[in-house]
Amino acid sequence: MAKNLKMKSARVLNDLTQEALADRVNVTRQTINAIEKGDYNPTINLCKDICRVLGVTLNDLFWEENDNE
Amino acid sequence: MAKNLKMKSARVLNDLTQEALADRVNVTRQTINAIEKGDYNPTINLCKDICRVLGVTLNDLFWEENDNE
DNA sequence: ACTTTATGTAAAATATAATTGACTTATATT
DNA sequence: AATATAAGTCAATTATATTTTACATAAAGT
Repeated sequence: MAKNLKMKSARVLNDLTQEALADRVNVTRQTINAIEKGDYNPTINLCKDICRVLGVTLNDLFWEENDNE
Repeated sequence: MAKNLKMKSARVLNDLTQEALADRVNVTRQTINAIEKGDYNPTINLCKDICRVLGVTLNDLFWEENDNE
């Protein structure tokens, strides 16, 4: 799995640290770090929570048109 | 959590039974049933697999503009 | 140099997604 | 009425997402 740079970019754009984002969506900093690192398969509800906090949609952060996994 | 009627609708439109869809994304029929029923929190990779098989995007099936959980 | 803040990473424990096996109901077909 | 297919549900187990605790590194500020 590839890094989620779109998520990192959206987080930085919102001026949030990994820890601050983690607090907002009620997970640990390590979970956010792992998701951005890309070697994780988070639940859809967590993805949705993250998107809402960052003001984007699921497609913006987690959908790739050409995705071979 | 509410039923995922959009997913059920997209599945029917593709002429797939719960079991057929389950086979295509390598999970059990019960998992598909539970997701459609709504009392589940599937992983993002499974959601993406389902979307690809049904020819839709994450936003189409799993994103609601006004979602209070 | 020292401290602080943000990030990266890892091993062990806990919570929960997903499986397995089984039973039920509904609908359609013969 | 009897059979077959699809769907709904449940209890117990297994796989894995997430937590907890901990240590390491880099950059920035004092």
